[in-house]
Amino acid sequence: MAKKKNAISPTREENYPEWYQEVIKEGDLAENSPVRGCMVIKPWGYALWENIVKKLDARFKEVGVENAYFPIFIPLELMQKEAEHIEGFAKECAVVTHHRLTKKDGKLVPDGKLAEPLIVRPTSETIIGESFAKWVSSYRDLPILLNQWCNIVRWEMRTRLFLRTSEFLWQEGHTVHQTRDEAFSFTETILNIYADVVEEELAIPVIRGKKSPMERFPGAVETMCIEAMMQDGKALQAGTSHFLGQNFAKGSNIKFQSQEGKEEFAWTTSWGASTRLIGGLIMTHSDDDGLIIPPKIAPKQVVLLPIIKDEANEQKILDHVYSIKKEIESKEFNNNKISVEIDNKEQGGIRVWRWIKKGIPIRIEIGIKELENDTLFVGRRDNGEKKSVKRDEFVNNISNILDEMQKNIFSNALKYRNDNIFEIDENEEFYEFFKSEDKKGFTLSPWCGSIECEKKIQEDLSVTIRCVPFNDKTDRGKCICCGKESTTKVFFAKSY
RNA sequence: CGGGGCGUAGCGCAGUCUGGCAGCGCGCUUGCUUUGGGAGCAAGAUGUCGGAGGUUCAAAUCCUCUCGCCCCGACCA
Repeated sequence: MAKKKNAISPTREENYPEWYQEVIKEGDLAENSPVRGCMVIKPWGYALWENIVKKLDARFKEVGVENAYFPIFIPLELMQKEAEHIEGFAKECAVVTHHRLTKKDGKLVPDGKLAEPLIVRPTSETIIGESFAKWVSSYRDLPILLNQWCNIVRWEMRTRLFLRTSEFLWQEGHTVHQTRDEAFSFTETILNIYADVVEEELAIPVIRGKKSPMERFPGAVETMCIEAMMQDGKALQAGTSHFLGQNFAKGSNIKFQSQEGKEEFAWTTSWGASTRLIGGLIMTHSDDDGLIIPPKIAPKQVVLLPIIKDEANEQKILDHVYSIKKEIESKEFNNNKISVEIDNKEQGGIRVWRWIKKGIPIRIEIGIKELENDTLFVGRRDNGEKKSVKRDEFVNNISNILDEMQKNIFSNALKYRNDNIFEIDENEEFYEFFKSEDKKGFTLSPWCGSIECEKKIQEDLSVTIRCVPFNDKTDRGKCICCGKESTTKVFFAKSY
């Protein structure tokens, strides 16, 4: 039987969206559920989320954020307080109207109509704001720095596993401050945490910046974001941090008495990152053989595959494999014990391929040869390298190898991204770039700052301003759309 | 909400036009042989043909109603 060229069909080249679905399926991460637009996250996928949670949560706590929990339901009346905010979400709200099921003609039907409908939270600014209003009365009560890990529901028209599902898992942080500057700088602090975790742990390079008015969170004064480039050149918003000014404080009536005895509205922020990060992880690193997981975020770093050809040696080999597991687990990587799995469920190539598709960083095959020569047959997922190595040398060096893999995966992604960012200053070239089938990536182009130009480009090309980068050098130029003098260059791209 | 398509075994599908035993591939189970990058042979198990009603000796197939899902648009972390 001829060996297939790639484990994943179609390839990225052939059909990127289908490739993405296949990687998730073959990698055993998640699948569609009986509920429209909602996914079942399988253990291998959920373990990725658990690691993301662990990393982010620790970083939030370092800056004084505490976890809390608020209800999944929001009374309609509360929702109405923030006019602009709710308008942004109204179209995607799930609404609960009944509280009971009754059997009628053998069928369960909703019964017990609620006097006031409940909204399933699409985000929790309003209900958390309600509590904040109660909790804040003096400047001594501030700041309040809260976060909750939860699920939310946004009834999207079209869904894709991890990238956009009707229900998804995330964290939402909500903070209240005395001053504008403190709130603004906290918004930045959180954005930097997102950027650090995503780059250092998930190995996804990101661009930090602020959103244009059209892309801003409904009701926010400023939305800061991190944007990543996927392997099809599209942008993925990987995390957002909003400076809400006093808008929500006014809506929810969050007031405090200052040191001078004056009554003032507080300044609030909110910020979130979701299971979408897993989608970004997949689309940044994986190849035509499936998932590639950076070691720092991998559920397990190593899988041991006993090669048993002869039953007479089975126990001997297994004992050896178990002792190697212990040896490797005694080593640390990224401040944690290295995690090792033994897969002895079956033999042969199918087992090897399964782990390739699951993206485990290191595979080690151990058979009688390895036992006798005191070697290991090691396969690396990041570069496809496979070779026989001395056991001691490898085990003692494994942390460094994982570290090198982490860096390698990041630098590959960084190179890909940088190779696909183009500075384009001319309107014609800009249009040609985004209309062309075989060109992909971001452009860095001058923009005059008007919503009209932003809208026109979106209508003409389905291209949006991903962000106004912070490290902008205020290049002079002529707006890519209207030709007027502009002070900034911004990133344009098609996006998820 | 507009335009298109599909519901048949766990998954992917054929069969529907022209009514006549419920099928194929993959997967799964068992056994033997294999085994260092996707194994082979043999024997099995698995169905409310989306649902309801109708026509007929006979319905996956024809008719009526209904439910659900997918794709393309508008909307979006």
